[in-house]
Amino acid sequence: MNAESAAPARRRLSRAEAKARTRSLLLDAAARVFARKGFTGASVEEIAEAAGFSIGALYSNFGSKEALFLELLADRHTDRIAEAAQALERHPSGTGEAAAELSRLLIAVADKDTDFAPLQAEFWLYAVRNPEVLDTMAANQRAPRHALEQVISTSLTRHDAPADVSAEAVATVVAALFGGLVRQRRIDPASVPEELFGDALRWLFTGIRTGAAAPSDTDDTA
Amino acid sequence: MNAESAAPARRRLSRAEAKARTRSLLLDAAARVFARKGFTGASVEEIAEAAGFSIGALYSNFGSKEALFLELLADRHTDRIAEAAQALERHPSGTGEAAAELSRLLIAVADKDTDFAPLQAEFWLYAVRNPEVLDTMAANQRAPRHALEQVISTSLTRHDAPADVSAEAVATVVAALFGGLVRQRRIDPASVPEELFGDALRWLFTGIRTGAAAPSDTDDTA
DNA sequence: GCTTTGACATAGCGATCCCTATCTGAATAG
DNA sequence: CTATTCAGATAGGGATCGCTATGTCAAAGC
Repeated sequence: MNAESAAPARRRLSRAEAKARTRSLLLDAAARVFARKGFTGASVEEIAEAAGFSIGALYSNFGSKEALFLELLADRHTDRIAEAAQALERHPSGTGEAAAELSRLLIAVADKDTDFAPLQAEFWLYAVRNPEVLDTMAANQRAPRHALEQVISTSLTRHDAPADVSAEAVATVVAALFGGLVRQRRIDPASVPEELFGDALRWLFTGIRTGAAAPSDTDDTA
Repeated sequence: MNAESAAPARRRLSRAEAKARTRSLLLDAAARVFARKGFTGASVEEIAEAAGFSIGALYSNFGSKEALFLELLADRHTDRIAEAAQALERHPSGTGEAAAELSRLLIAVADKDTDFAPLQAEFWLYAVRNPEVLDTMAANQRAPRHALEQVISTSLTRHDAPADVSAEAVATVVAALFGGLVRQRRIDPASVPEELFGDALRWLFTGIRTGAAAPSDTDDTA
């Protein structure tokens, strides 16, 4: 039984390990508190207490309240769009099953992960009000958006979509629709039923396949 | 030259008129400051000063900072969706001109009225965190959404859309897409070019017209 | 024209905020 | 075992906050 070489199994935590754990717990707590109270509304005392530590522990790990928030914004941007891309890849059929699964994902995000959308809104507001982090936000979107774009790209070519439809544009539309519907469901759940996102995606992709991008020519593919 | 009978032209303001004017100026200033600093981040002193009055004037017109914010949320909800519906009604052609006009509206809202989206986000966050105003928010959406729904409904029937496609669902999708794209353009303008919203609407409506709603049967249409 | 009213200004109170200076005790080094 | 280091706890300072008590002066009532 190997017990000490590779895995840091159950040993008493070393100094560095304990500090890393504290840091991580503080970040988790900060995500919750920032989501529920907002950046300015959340107090560092509340965050530290929610993590089970003192204010001193927080300032021993982060330079300021703003630095803590920016760290969250920079590398805890677990974009649900990436999960959407994965869900799409699991269902290669393209239209039927995939749309239903994405609908389910949207409902789960809106109803279960209640902290996600508010925290995302806080990030967005902070970025709009502090343009120096706009690039950070755009960079965080890049990876998940690229994954979604890839899935959409293969789907478009497989269905002989018109060549002038860019996968990037479609990915932007899908992501914007996702976020917009999640927010709307929090305000009026009845207006965003379970299948709405899937229906919208089906409408969107059949419309693209039919070729409705260029208003000038009226083609009719083979 | 008529000067005094009907229009309250330039006369010295009566007590009630002056108070109403002060109230209105305070609300305008509050909208700007709340949009730029957030609800908790904005101070009543800053709002009063932005309106050209003192703190006392603010508390003489509103019971508290929260009451001022709630008044904004309740009846200054000038939803841009209503303008979208009007734009759609002006262009009865249904697909071509209307989509382009809506694209222009989206760009104008995102780039020119820079306070609109942040204030809307503040309203949404406040409603999510204070469920007692969720109904107020839903009620504010009702009127503009209904207008959009009407326009969409006539468009659907005129184009012989499948009967199982509800105008309400389409209106929700269009509104969510609008809000999502406005936000995305603030983060990365290049990802939301001028025509994207119009393109998406064309895709959406041609997809609906083609009839892609029924989810149950194995697809692969004709 | 005098009195009353009320819109708005001013000053300040209590609470809370972010942050820092200082201390403590356990993990490391020798 | 002793000395050192440092993660984390504690206490408090300086600033700002929302809000109120009080004052002032012009419009409204007689």
